[in-house]
Amino acid sequence: MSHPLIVHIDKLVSVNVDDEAAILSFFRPIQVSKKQNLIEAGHPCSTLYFVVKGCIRLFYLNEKGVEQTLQFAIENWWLTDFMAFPQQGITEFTIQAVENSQLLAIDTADQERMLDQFPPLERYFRLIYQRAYGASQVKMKYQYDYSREQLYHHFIDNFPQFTQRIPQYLLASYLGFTPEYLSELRKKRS
Amino acid sequence: MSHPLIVHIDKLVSVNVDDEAAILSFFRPIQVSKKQNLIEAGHPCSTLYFVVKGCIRLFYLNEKGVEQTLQFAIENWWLTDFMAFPQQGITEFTIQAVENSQLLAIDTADQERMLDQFPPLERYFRLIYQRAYGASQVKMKYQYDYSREQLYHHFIDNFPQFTQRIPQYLLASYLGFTPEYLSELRKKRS
DNA sequence: CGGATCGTTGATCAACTTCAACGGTCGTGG
DNA sequence: CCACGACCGTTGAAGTTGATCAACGATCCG
Repeated sequence: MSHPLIVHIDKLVSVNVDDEAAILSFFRPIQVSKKQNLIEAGHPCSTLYFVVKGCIRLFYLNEKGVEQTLQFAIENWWLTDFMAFPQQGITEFTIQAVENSQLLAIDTADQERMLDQFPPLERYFRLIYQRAYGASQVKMKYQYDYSREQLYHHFIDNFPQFTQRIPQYLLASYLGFTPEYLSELRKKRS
Repeated sequence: MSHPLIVHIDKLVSVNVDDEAAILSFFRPIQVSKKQNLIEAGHPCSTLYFVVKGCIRLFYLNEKGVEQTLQFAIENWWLTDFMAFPQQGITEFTIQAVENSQLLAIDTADQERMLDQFPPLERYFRLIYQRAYGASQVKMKYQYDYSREQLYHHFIDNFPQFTQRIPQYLLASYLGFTPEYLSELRKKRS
């Protein structure tokens, strides 16, 4: 039984079985509990996370002090501030655990070293980012197109099980509106 | 004097000078004139474009028949429907020239062959997508955070020269509001 | 010169926010 | 095991933002 990360990599590229342990050795396993911060706004961001089990989110505080959630990451997703991470720049985002979670963490320099040592992983990450970028194009489409109300229905229809997993105010924060309005929408539909 | 694509690749990875011509040979040079479509919604998307000179955009028609522009690409940017392109799937997007433009085009299968033949390009595209994904995180942040009016000011302050380059209704379409409202904002500021 | 395309203006209207207040529930310490 | 407090969700009133519609200039290109 391979590690979930290896299983995931194997779906996209083929790596030598002998290399698996060496690849995993670049990562630090991390346990975080609910509400714990991994990366904080205003600090350098030099870590990329892979979610083995659980759920984390990326958000920032807008000028009114309201948390805006931009992304969730669940099992088999990668998350960091991808703008800041490559140069270890200061991030405006905070990454926080939504549930108690098991993660793998890798720092900028270690990722570079790992990629040098295992070139097939360049391809793996190319495919991961390509897919992620494609998904963000689609998400952008919904943001333009749908009213807040439509965004809500689209979300709960497409991710009914995930909707159960997170508190309502986080969903509101992700969809970009107020918990009060979400409350109204729930009443409307039921 | 190298081709603009080679110059761009060289900024991120080092390729053998002897390979440059071979790499370029995977691409078709294309000339498009203003308003010409490259990819159309409802058709398979199997081409990735690199802008040598000019400007193209990606948009879709929403259910009311209004064009929503999601992205512009100018010199040295790559553009396609990144969700559909890898599997040559049907796209919901149209890619159209904003100005008369010179492009390089490459199809899914050719890109795969090229990447097999020149592994450093895996790294190049990994970096390109990583950066593009990072940029889309930042764009998403603005979409959540700013009012339409703030989006407008943010855009013209950051891209004054580009604002001159495109008609007003395209800017409105990109920022996600009506040309009428844009008109009102212009009046307000001046 | 003529027609299409683009930008402007103003009136009306809907979607969503803001603010304030209240009720329920969960978990932690006594 | 109970009680308290913090946190979360709900409700309703009033206020904004930005859309819609219709009509009218301006400009550009053939």
